[in-house]
Amino acid sequence: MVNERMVDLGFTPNLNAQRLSHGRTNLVAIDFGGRRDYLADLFFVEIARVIQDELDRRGYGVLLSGPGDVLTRWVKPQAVDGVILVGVLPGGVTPDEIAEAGTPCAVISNEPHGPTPGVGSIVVGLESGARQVARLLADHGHRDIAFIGSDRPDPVLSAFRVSLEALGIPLLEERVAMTDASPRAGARAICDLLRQPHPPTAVFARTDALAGGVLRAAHQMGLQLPGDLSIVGHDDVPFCELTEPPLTTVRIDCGEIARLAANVLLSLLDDQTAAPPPVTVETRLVLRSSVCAQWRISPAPTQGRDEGLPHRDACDGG
Amino acid sequence: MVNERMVDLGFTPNLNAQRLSHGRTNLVAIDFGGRRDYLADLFFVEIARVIQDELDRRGYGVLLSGPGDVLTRWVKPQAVDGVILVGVLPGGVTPDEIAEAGTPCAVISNEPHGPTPGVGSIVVGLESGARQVARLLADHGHRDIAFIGSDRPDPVLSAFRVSLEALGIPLLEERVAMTDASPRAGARAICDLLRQPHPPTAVFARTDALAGGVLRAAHQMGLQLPGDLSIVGHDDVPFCELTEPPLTTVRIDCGEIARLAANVLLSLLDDQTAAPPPVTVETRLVLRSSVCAQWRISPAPTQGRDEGLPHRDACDGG
DNA sequence: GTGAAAGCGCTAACAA
DNA sequence: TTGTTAGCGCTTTCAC
Repeated sequence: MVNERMVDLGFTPNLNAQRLSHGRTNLVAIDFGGRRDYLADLFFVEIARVIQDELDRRGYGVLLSGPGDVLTRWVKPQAVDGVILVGVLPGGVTPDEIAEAGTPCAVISNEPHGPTPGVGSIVVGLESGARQVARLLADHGHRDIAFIGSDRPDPVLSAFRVSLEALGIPLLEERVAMTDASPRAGARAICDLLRQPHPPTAVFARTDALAGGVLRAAHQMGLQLPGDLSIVGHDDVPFCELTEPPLTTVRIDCGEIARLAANVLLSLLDDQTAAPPPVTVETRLVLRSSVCAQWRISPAPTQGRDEGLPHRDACDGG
Repeated sequence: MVNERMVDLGFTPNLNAQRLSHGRTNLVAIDFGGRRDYLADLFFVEIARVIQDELDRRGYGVLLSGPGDVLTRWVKPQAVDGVILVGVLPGGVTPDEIAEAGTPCAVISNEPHGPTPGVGSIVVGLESGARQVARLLADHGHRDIAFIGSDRPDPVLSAFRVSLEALGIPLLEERVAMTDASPRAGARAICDLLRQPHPPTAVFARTDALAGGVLRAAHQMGLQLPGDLSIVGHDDVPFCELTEPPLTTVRIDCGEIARLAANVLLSLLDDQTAAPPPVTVETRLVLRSSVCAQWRISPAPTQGRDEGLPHRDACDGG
């Protein structure tokens, strides 16, 4: 009765007092591990947005945890009720540490965590997409295949290699290039790869940013795409449908991943003792136009296709 | 002495109690106004990241305010010490409302706010870039120029039109297309534009996403770029250097903008009564390869260039 | 229904 | 330096 009046008169309770007395903050920290992945950022927007949406609806606020340590900055001081860890970096906080501190935690990563009480694990099934790429390239007659990546170890590379080998196609060590994650690095890598005596007819780039660089370099060299070189990316960032040709790539369903993460956390928030099993979201191939059939008969290893490539010097440009 | 022992023993003070007693939260809300601008998202990542960096360094946490009302959700309940408003949407909260509620506020928007005590205003000077585009196209001999946008009123469009007219080039009403913000819409718009009896030789797309659609459509129509059509985008999102040809566009320096916003807020946090003058960050042209000289003599209005365009039907594709 | 009182964990002011 | 006490503004409990 009296309370209703107060509300009507525009009274707003002090959240901090509420939190202190009630013992819960209705705040969740989201920790991106201080990564700065160039275009992969697009993931994070999507993930942050969906998580924010989902949690906001249930009355939770979202705190952007900085590059510092979530544990000491937010968890220990009891400033948040839960944490979402996006990716687990070597040397960073582990979900178990957070859960042990009494705060539920959802992790998004490449590998399953738990089941452990208080931690929910969303696994990005990177292998499926990689397998599909292997099959796609094999089905299109490619035998000389390259890979451009930037991390070791990389589950995508492993799955790609294994799948290729299962199809009777070796992924030669000189055809896997490891660089940094920038488009420029991708451009340089493909140039080196094509300069080899026995150049690849198809390349799988670990990220779309890298693939973008490959595309750029290929155009500068005057190659016909995808005729002279088939290209597959990874991540399916929005610009993939705008490249020339539109990029065939592997899609990571960030929306789904974020939704699942938010929801395990929410359930953990209701019941701290629950130990939900890991949930996997598989990546999958998205077909566009940057891959085509390769019917050329492989030349003898000694003579290569090398002299056929125009504008070799474009490689050092950018 | 005793205190030191507590710290050593791993004691962490309860933030909520601290906040209640100390009267400050060391939290800042950042409000993106619930926008979902497709690729323009890239801005937000950059802005969020820089703001987070800058504030974190000074001991402030960053709260992602959701699509709801910052005022009632965070400001009134005294859950944050300050607010950063990114863009001011019609019908949304105004910086003055927030300042009047006793919470300092920094705004990033197209137009100056204040000076008002408690609000800092960072202005994105959209006109400069637009002017530079007008001059660029004029200098390259273009006289038949189109614009593809998605908002009205749009300071970019106004400045572009005025600058063009000052150079003796009218921006005909039938050459400005208003659509939604997707690349697909851009593709459709350019198709319509090129179908006109007297088609443009250059087009200024209000966003890079739109420009991406234009690029796509142009390729599908078999146009030579930039020979047959010069294209300028706006925003300079990272993929601009990966398109074919790389996109000439207008750069918005998000990092600088965010840094300034964070810093006015910080100074306002120290002195609530300050009324700093608005600060403008000008946009500027970034030259790449999607614009070239136009030496073709304008044909008589009645005959047009229409029949010269191959693959007209590509327009409805995607 | 309403009012009074204790306590959430800290800070700040004062006394020892 | 250290101990004590009174709030900060709410929730919860227990009377009335």
